[in-house]
Amino acid sequence: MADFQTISKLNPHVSVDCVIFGFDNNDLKVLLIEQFPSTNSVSDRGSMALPGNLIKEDEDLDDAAKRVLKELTNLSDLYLEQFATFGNPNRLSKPEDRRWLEATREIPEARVITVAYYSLVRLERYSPTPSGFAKNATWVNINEVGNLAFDHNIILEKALSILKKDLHKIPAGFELMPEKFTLSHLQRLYEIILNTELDKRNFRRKIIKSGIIKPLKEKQEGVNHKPARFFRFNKKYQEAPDFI
Amino acid sequence: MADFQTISKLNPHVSVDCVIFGFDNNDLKVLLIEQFPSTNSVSDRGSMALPGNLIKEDEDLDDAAKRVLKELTNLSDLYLEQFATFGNPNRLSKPEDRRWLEATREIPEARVITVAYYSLVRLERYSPTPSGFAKNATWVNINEVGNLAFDHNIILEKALSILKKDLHKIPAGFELMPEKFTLSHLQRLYEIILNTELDKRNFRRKIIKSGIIKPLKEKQEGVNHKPARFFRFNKKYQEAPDFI
DNA sequence: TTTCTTTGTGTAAATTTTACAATAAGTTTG
DNA sequence: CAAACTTATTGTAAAATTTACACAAAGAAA
Repeated sequence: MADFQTISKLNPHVSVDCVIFGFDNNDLKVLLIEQFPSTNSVSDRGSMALPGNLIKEDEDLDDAAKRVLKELTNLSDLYLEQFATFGNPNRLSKPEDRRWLEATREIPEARVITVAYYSLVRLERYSPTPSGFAKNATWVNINEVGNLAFDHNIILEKALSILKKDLHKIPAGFELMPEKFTLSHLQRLYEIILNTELDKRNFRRKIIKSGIIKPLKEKQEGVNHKPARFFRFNKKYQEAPDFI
Repeated sequence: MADFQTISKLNPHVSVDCVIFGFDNNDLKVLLIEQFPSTNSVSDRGSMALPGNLIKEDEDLDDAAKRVLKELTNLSDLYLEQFATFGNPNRLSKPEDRRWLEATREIPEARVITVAYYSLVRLERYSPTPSGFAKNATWVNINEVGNLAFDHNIILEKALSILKKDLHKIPAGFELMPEKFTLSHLQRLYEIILNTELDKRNFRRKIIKSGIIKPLKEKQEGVNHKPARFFRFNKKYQEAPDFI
């Protein structure tokens, strides 16, 4: 058992954490789990956290991220992009985190290095349901995220800044918009994620010129204003061009 | 000892690898080590590899990268940027790599996940000298890199593509150019790293307008052509603007 | 029919990008 | 000493892109 200790210290554990951003036409949200509390008192609230867990023996990192996300939230079939690795030796040292680790992990004192992934999805397409050590799994508005477990606030911030920077090269539209959509709807996507306002005329000119979308004959129905034309993405584009 | 095995398998080891690019006015090079061969035969050549090694207990990743680089090549005082983590379960499975690990590591069968860092420096400022398990530490032209140990060719490729993408935001000039330099000299830096030709007039206009550099009174001496004016970087800029 | 709401559209000015070639200042050579 | 050589230095016109900005149109609701 002395060996056990020594080795567990020498070898850090490795985990993956997933930052899943969800766009719901009006807000940018992030998928968080509530961990089961480490005490037995019924009234206790567990910490909110990004879905994440230790990787398995001989498991590829990308596979681990998919598996962990599925095990905790039942989400699958989404593309996860690795964006950073966090290994501060004190990243698990908050008292409440320590308690949770002691109640949950086989070797709670082990250091954990985590490889972080992110994704951006259309919220309606994915309905998380909690499982494993997740008591809840919910979409939380990006502006209403409170204190998260471990260093997850730091991880989330970094993910958000990378999302903004790389938005233009995410094959975003394909996943994030319904089959048919209006230009205002698409503009809202960009405005919400980038957290800025864009000029309507300039946005339209630019995106139409890019060729990424195609106008349809159809228009909106049953709206109390001039109905907007629907568009769809041009299938031949795999990547969004640099249009914002 | 059974425990020992089990745990070493469950807990992957974690290493850092450093991709140090060196600019020497005419070429882009990368710092490689030759590992001591795993056999005792004097004639054997060790594999070429990026400098890298396991992290220590309770050592921060960034600190580990600095330490490992120093231990193997005696380079210090350079900024290392983390860019990706590689964890393919088979990344150490080539026979020659296995032999080296068995001759070198305490737990050679352990899986290793590596966090990769890169940097870009002016080559003349750094004179690597090998130590630790490095038999040699040398600058190798980026076009003359052969087969490297482990998955280091993959790591190098990724580092190079990220270097090109992020060149514009590296406080490059400050580190990469001598105190005084000519515009042609600076242009060469960009051309070599980006591996393209740039228009002289356009390059000059753009970089002068950016304000990042200041002309000096001094000119070249002893060259067999019209002497060029020297410039220096404007200290108030910490970051290169988007000028290429 | 009036009001309300969102759609849809054009243009001029400013800025940036791109392509392109001749003269200047020295050194070397004959 | 003149000619040849080498690299430095400079400008401009055309094209493309960006930016700022306002009003008429289509339908639903009142």
